[in-house]
Amino acid sequence: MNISKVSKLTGVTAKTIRYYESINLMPEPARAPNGYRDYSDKDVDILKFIQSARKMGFPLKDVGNLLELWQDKNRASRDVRDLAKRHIEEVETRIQELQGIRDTLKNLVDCCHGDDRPDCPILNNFAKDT
Amino acid sequence: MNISKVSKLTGVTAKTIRYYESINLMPEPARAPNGYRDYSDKDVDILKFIQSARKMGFPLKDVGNLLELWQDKNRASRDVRDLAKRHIEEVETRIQELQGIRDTLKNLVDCCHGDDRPDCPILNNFAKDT
DNA sequence: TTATACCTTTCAGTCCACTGGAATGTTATA
DNA sequence: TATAACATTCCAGTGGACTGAAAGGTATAA
Repeated sequence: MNISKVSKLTGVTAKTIRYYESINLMPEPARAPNGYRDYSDKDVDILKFIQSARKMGFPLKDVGNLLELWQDKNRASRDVRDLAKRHIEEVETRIQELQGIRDTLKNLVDCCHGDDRPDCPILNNFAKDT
Repeated sequence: MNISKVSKLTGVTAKTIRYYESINLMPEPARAPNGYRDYSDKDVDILKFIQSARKMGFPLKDVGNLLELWQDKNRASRDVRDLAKRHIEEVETRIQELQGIRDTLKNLVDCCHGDDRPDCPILNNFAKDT
């Protein structure tokens, strides 16, 4: 099947599929006699795998590792688990940072009258010498 | 005071201070007779303001707006409040995305035996036809 | 005096994950 | 047959926020 079919099946643009190939994340597909890329069902599965991992927030570098582990029949599932656990920790750290930011901003907004008076606690807070 | 003093006072590198000046986020400071940048206390306050806003996750573009509002004595605090509220919404959306990712990954990790057997639920999930 | 620790400018590079565009070839449809 | 809608390659650009390096001038301490 050609690249636009794969694009439709996976939701990944043709441009991006070629890009993944160029960085050796995707294997080179077969070629039709006219030179067009000719993808197999397995290629589609690989791309879906990449998509899933990307949606989980794994950077492409990690996605590459996960793909290798997926295709390595002798892999230890421990490796994957560890990669996932590290990623969970990063995600949790980020969530906590963002929650702190949100709480601070919410406090500020609650203290800000939000009418046309020019004195604003948000700006005062930013300008505060901390 | 020279740039390294300001850097020490604010925790912003000299490089970054010059960068902020180059994109017109910081005003051009005075110059000493030797050509060195000569910062005032007000400049330091501006930089601290920028830092505070950056720590709250505002992109530089928004920081520029906040700075203008800060320096505009006729500003309506409503404007600032609205900017902050929009930012809170973005932050909350991102938190929810990350929480979803974390929960999914945690489920996967909990289901993954993590020993040396080669069957891994995490990879199976990624490979799943969804 | 010499070393080193600053300061200056300008331009270019980094990271990440794409995305755009030009120039050209191929296939499908009216 | 014309034309649109695909496909190909290759190179360059985007965005956001810096960071590095080169090539020089200046100040401070031993």
